[in-house]
Amino acid sequence: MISTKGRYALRVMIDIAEQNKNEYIPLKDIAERQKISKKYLEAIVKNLVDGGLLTGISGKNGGYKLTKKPNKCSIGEILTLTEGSLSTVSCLDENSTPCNRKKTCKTLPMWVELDNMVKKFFSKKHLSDLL
Amino acid sequence: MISTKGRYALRVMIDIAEQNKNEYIPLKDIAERQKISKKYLEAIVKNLVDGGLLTGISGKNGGYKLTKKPNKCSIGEILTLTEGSLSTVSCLDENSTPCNRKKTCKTLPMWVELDNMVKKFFSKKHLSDLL
DNA sequence: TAATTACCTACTAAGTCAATAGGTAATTAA
DNA sequence: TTAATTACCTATTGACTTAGTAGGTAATTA
Repeated sequence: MISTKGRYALRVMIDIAEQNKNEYIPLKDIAERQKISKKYLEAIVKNLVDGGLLTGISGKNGGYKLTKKPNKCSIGEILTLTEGSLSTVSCLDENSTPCNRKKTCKTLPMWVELDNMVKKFFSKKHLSDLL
Repeated sequence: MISTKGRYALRVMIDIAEQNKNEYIPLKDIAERQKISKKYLEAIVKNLVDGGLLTGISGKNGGYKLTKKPNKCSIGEILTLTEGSLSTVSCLDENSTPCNRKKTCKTLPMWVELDNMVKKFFSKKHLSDLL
């Protein structure tokens, strides 16, 4: 299940892309337009900055800007940064402890198949597809 | 993300199917074979009984039995009963409060597409595919 | 009657989610 | 130089979920 964090992240990215200006967009404006707590968005936007999808500058006329064209920015990138992982089961999550049933697990092939399908879905979809 | 509850449910269903007998299989044996706490399995199996995928009888020679042939039992049914829902975003979950952004939401079509893809995946996969 | 099994209700410790609170640092305009 | 504006930082919180555990009762069979 995709959490609000990931869903809000998409809305922020769409909002910035829609302004369609070569200016930095202040988070305050985004929060007001999207009706999302600015404070909460700060934490989300940090992930996107750290992940290199946004750049931010402080001060008057500051704000955030996309680092890529929307057609080069995949939804998978955005969601992976904010959700932490897109794995559908913890067994396939890189951050989790390896499963010792791996070799004999009857369900693993299905999870791999599902995981690949979902990851492919998100890597083929781009920000530009949502505008 | 599919939780242990759903993953354990699949293992229980597979375990019973694998015994391939027309007998009732005691949960004690399943728990031992699968190395899962019997107490925890009780709660999971209850969902499967309530959902009509298993029948249970008490007493000596009691246990649980599948109500359908494994090729008639979809993975989607099993997971829906144990996970509560297979929706990928809360907006599409029947149990959640309806989203008031529905009409203008730029991301909703993508979530619908994903949801349909995942649900189709699980409805086409059957217990027999995992044996 | 004893053993076995399902079935039931309640509880809990740890973790996650969706924020909120209260700042500091950088940049710009007056 | 000062005030305003903006990003950026750390810590905390209440509600909820997850993955169990505890301690029974009811049904069935030998």
